[in-house]
Amino acid sequence: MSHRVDARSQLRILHVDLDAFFAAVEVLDEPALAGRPVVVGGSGPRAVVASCSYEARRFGVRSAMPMLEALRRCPEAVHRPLRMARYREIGRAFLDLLQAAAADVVEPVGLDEAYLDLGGNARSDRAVAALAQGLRRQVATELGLSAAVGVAAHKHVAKLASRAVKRLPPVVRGERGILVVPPEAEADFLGPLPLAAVPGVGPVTAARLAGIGLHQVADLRTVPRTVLRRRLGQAAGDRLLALAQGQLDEPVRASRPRRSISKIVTFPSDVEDRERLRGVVAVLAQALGDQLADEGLLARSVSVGLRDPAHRDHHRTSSSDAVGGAWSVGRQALALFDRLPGLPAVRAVEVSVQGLRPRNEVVQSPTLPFGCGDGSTPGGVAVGRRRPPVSLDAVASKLRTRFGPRALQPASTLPGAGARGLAGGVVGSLGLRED
DNA sequence: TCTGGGGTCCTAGGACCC
DNA sequence: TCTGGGGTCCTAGGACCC
Repeated sequence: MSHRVDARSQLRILHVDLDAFFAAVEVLDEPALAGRPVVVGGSGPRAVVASCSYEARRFGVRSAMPMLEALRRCPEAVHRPLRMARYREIGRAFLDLLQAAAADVVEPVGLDEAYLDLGGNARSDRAVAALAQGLRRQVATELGLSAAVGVAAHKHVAKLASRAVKRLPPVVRGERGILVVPPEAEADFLGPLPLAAVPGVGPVTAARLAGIGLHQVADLRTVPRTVLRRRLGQAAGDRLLALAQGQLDEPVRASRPRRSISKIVTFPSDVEDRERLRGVVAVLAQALGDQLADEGLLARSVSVGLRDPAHRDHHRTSSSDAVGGAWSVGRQALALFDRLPGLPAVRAVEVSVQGLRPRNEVVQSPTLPFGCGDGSTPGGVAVGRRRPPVSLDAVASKLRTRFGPRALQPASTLPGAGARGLAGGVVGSLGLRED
């Protein structure tokens, strides 16, 4: 149907996806693991598999599977804990490599995938395929990792193409680590795919669609827009219809600044004691506040969430001019916690901040109430003063830097104040020092 | 086989303003 | 006094992704 008007390829989008990333990094750093089933993840009763090698997958192990189940299916698996700092390091090198390629835009997704839009650099189909092969080779030789690459005219098709490659075990795959789906083949490629395989369609949406007899992408082509909108909401309905009609053209976007930061702890078993929960909120808020301060960020709002045993989340949010350090985040988080409804049992606790801005773009700063500023305006403006007000967060941060992370913390987190030492356990699980 | 931690985006209702 | 429509912000809840 579409006639080429020039030699420039319509195959502008590449999706590059590293294989079994965390597990592959473990093998890279410990070559004796090569060829063995490797599972990476936590070890508590509620831990899940974050990544697993192809050898482990042969036993039916999958990522997001409970770790205990994975080890039951594959008792000889080598279990390694997560080393996020190391994965971030390799992920950074991966991104650097991609950004050095001839792409207009690179959009990272997590640590181990990215979309490339070649834009005006897409010369011909043959040249694009060669570029994709070159990237794959580079990833192998420079990083020691294996990647799958999908190439298409549209983002979602490139993603589905790389996923199709990944379904083949590396042994079978051989050199064919790339799948190119030309525009004229898109409809045939997408049509028979189960809707649950479409990026953006999860279990809930797939079930809603199955409820009206829709199972494959092709089934959507004749469904009225109003039906999809009513079933899925406007955005999701319109997007899926566009996808089915070959008109979905989402842009590859360069990475943007983070919009939120969160800290979550899941308990090994559900917790009923509200004082204990309060202590955990305080510790998480403190860690979050410290991270904001470390990164030179201020947030506009704070949220506290509780997950109940049925995995439903309950949260409360409050907005303000700016919160930055452990003190102000902690105070707001505890006030929010007190507004949350009492739950019979809690599975997980989360504290998060949204609306992030660099600290130096914001003039407001909470001040000590006793005259370190000029005292005239609590939370007064810090510009134009002869002596800048001292913020409680800055004082708290200094004290903890000098005397350790537990030198100053909310009383509610102290043993004997109701938290009964639990805060210490959370401090440990956040990777903070406990001295 | 009962499901981690860290994110993004969407929806819906209410407040408030023009 | 009653009516309208639109825009924006805030909050709570959810779906989805790696």
